[in-house]
Amino acid sequence: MFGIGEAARRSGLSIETIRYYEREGFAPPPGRTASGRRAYSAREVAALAFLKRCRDLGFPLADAVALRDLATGAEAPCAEVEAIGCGQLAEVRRKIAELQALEQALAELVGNCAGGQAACPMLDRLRQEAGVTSPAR
Amino acid sequence: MFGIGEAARRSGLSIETIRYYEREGFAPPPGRTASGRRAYSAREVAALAFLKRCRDLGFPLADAVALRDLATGAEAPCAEVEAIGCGQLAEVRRKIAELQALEQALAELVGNCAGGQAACPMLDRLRQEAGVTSPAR
DNA sequence: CTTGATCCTGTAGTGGCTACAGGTTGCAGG
DNA sequence: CCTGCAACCTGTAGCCACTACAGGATCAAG
Repeated sequence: MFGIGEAARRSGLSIETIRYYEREGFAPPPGRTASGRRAYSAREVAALAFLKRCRDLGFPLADAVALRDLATGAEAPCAEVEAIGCGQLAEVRRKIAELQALEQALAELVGNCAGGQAACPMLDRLRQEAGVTSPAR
Repeated sequence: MFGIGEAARRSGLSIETIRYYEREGFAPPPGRTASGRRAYSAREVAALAFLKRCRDLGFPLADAVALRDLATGAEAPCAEVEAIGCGQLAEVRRKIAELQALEQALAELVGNCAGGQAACPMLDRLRQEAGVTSPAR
């Protein structure tokens, strides 16, 4: 059995995060010692580490929990797991594309700056592009 | 003068967001009609649209406000503007790199799934990788 | 005069934590 | 046995940037 500090070190989550997961029902409450301290089994620590790994992969907490439940259940319904994984992959790719478009726009904007001139082309562009549109109807 | 709905349509922000900006001090409070409704000048609407444009480029709201203040000020200190822009560009590139690493890891994970088998290679990998580490010290 | 669009304030919720404040417990050294 | 300090406890508030109501007032058109 491990105290919450040890569970944190071993899972990679912070103590606060572990308590938060428990409070919000993302992790089951562990047993307690006589004095009321949380006591985690190796299995429970592994489940916390699993959540951490999923979060690191960018899965929303709810998906991480779903994956954990699939992982700890008797059978491992690969199809469901694959669906969640593919969804996340698609989401990550969507975000990458979005950020790349942003990078383009920003690079162009910053590229106009040739170092501290008085008139600022970047601001001019920003002002322009924020051009107040006539009301779309 | 424009009502808040018109200001929202013209700036691209939602009505709620405009009120939020005002409440939090990111946008100055506009004048009011006799009955207490907000009345925006074209200039104020343009400032809101400028904030929207910056937010769309991923600038944190505080940076968007700083840029707006630089843009509406008498002089346009290009150096500062460039610094904020470059910082944001760097941040966007950092996020892209982070997401690409994630994409790699996820694609590999999902690639192991060959469609609904009983044993799930993806879960196995997740379980493995979440291997509970002995306490780092 | 009625209807429906628009507006008002104020509050609570989102996700996923993080950071206290203010207290208790456990253990090692003296 | 006492002291000190690390580790733990609960509970609350804050972060970012909104979004979504609830419950009411006002305006313009028919």
